Amino acid sequence: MTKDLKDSFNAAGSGRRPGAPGAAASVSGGIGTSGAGRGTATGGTSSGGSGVGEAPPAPAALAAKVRTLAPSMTRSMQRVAEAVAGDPAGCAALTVTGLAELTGTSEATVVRTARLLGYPGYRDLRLALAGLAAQQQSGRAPAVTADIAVDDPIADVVAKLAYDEQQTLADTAAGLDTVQLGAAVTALAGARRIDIYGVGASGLVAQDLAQKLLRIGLVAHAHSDPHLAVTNAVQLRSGDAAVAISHSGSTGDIIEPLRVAFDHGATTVAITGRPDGPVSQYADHVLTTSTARETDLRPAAMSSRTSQLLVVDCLFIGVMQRTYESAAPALAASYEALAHRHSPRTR
Amino acid sequence: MTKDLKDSFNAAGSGRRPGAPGAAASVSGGIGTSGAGRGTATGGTSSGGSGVGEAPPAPAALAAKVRTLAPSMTRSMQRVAEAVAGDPAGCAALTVTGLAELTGTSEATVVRTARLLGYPGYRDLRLALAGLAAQQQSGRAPAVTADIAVDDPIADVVAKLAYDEQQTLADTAAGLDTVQLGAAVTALAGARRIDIYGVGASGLVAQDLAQKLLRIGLVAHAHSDPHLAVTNAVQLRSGDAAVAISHSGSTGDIIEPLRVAFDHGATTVAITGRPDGPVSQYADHVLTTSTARETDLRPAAMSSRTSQLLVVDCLFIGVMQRTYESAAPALAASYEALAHRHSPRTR
DNA sequence: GTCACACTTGAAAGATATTTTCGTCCGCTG
DNA sequence: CAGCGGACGAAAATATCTTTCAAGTGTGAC
Repeated sequence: MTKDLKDSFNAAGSGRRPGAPGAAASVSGGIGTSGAGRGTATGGTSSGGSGVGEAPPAPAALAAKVRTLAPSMTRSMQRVAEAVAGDPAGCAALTVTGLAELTGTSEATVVRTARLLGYPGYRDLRLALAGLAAQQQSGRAPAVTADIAVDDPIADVVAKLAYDEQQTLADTAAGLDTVQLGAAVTALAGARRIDIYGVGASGLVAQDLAQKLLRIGLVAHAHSDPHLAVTNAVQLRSGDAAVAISHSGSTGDIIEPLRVAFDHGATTVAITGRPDGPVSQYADHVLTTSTARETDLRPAAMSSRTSQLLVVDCLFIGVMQRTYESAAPALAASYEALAHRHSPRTR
Repeated sequence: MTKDLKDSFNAAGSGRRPGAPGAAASVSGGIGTSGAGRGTATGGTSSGGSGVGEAPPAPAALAAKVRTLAPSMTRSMQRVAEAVAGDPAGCAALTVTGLAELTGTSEATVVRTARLLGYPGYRDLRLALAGLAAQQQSGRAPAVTADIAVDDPIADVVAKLAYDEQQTLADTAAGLDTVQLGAAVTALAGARRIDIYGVGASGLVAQDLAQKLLRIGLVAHAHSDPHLAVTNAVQLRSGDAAVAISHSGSTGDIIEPLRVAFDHGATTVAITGRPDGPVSQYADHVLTTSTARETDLRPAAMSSRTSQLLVVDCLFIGVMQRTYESAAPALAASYEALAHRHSPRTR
C-alpha cells in the first residue's frame, strides 16, 4: 500500500550481497561498525561449480521465499514477485519482456527480482518456475487458503488455522538455510554460556529455547528485560553465544543486547523474519523465519511464533545431536526429577 | 517470407499463453492449458516430415516420445534426443550451444530435434525439461517419516521436524471437539476475569494465551507459580473462567488451582493430552491435544507444545470473533503502542 | 519549509542465446 | 561414376536477457 519506505539499511543490505547473489555465508561480513573484523564461522563452504551463489535454485520453496522476502522488496519488485508466486505456470511461459509488461514494470526490475529470489538471472527463475508448475500440476490442487472470517463457524476456524500453521511450517523449513543453521548449532553446542533475547511474543520463544537447553545441561538464559539483557550481555566474551529473536528484525530492545554481545566477541545468532533488518548487522548467523500475511483476525504474531518455534526446535535438536553423550542423560534426569509432581498413575 | 512463418509461430506461442497471466487466480489452470493446449491452428505448421509434428508439448511422456520418434530421426538428432531423455535435469541446465557441444552436434540440430519432439523451439523444450526434472525430483522425495537419528544431517532434521509438527497439527485439528471448543470460547468471551495455569513448557503456552487475550482487552493472567495460582483462584467466582494447561493431565501444581476455581464457581477449561486424567475432573470443558510418540531426540514437550498452541490459537480466534467489536480496536491499539519500539524504518 | 541525498525505476545500450539461412558434404541411386 | 537428395554445421539474423545510466521520487535533516 502506502508503505513506501525507504530505508537506511538498504545500503547495508545491498552492500551485503556484493557480487554473487545471496551470499548468505557472509551475511554479517563487514557490516559491523566496530571494526574488529570477525570472520564468519561458516567459512567458504559450498559455492558450487560456477560463480553462482550458494543459494541453490529453490524448487518448491519459491512461494515461501517470495513471502519471506516480500517485505524487503520495492513496490515494483513486489508486483513481479506476486505475479510469479501467483501463477508460476503462466509466468514461466513469458519472456522477461512479457512479464515486465504484465506487471507494468521494466525488464530491469524483473531481473532484479529474480536476483533477489536467489537466481543468477531471469532465465533461471523461469526454469525454476517451469519446474514448480510441473510439481503443482502433479501435486494437489485443493488449496483452501481462505482467510478466517468473523462469522466462520468454529470448525472452520480450526481447519483454517491448522492449515495455515502447517503452511507456515512448510515455508519455514523450505526457507531455512541449513548452512547457517549448522553454524548456529555449532556455536551453541560449544558455548560456555548462552544468552537469549526476546520480548513480547518472541519472549516466549526465547524462554522455550532456554528451557530446552537448560534441560540438556547447557547454561542458557532467556532475557525479556532489555536492561538486564544488556547488563548480562556485557559479561559475554569469545566462546559464549547470544541468540536474538525478533520477528520484525528491528526491535531496539533486542538489537542492543545483541550488539553488545557481538562487540564483546560472543558468537551471535539472529532468528528473524527480516534477514535484511538491522538485527542482522550484529549476527554472525541469521536464521530466517517465514513471514505470513496477517489479517484482521490473524495477527502476525501467531504465525511468526509457529515459525520461530520450528527454528528453535531445529536448533535444539541440532545441539542435542552434537552433545548427545551428555544431553541424553541430562534430559532423562530432568524427567525423573519431575515425576513426583504428577499425581499417581492414571492410565 | 520465412520471417512471416516465424512470426506466426510466435503469435501462436503467445496466443497460447495470454489467458493465464491475466487472471492470476487459476494457478494450475495455466499449466493445464499448456499441457493440453495445443495450438491446433498453428500446431500443424511446418514441423518436419513425420506426422508427429502437432503433438502437444509432452509433459512427462517425453521419454516415450523419444523412443517413438527415434526411428524417424537422423543420427545427430538421435544423439540429442538420447541425451535429453537420459538426463532431463542436466540438459535443462544447458544452453542450446552447450547441448550441441555435449552431443557433438550443432545448434541447428538441437533446435531441429526440439521441433521434432513437438516444441516450438529449444527454449520450450528446455522449459519442459525443467518441469520433468522437478517432477522426478519430487516423486522420490516424500519419505521422511523416520525418526530423527543422532547422525542425521541437519537438513534432514529440519525436514523431519517440520513434517512431524505438521502431522501433530493435523492430528490435533482432527481430534478437537468443536462443541467443547465452542463452549470454552463462550466461557472466555464472557468472563469477567480469566486465570490460566501452566507450568514448565505448558507455562509458556499459558503465557501465550494470556498475552493474546490481554491484547484484545480481556482480563487474563497466566500463573506459573502454584501457590500464587491457588491464591488467585480463590478470588474467582461464577462469571469468571479458569484454564488449565497440562500435557500429562496429572500435574498436581495445575490441578489444585483448577479445583479451587471450579469449587468457587468459575467456568473451567482443561487443555490436556489425557482427557481421562485427573485434571478433567474439575473441568467444565475439556480440549484434547494430540499425543505424539516421543523419542530419544524428540521430547514429548515439543509436539505437545505445538498441539497446545494450536488449541490456544483456536480459542483465541474464537473469542476474538465473539468480541470483534471491541477486540479489533484493542488489538490495533496494542500494535500502535509498540510501533515506537522499532528502529526507524523498515521497509 | 526547503534542500540534499539516497533509492527506485525504466529506457536504452550491451551481451547472450536462440533461430534461421545457406552452402557443403555425404551417401545413395541409376 | 555422375547426379541427386538430404543431413549437417557455420555463421548471420533475430530474439531474449543483462547491465548501465540518468531521471524521478520520497525521506530525513536542517
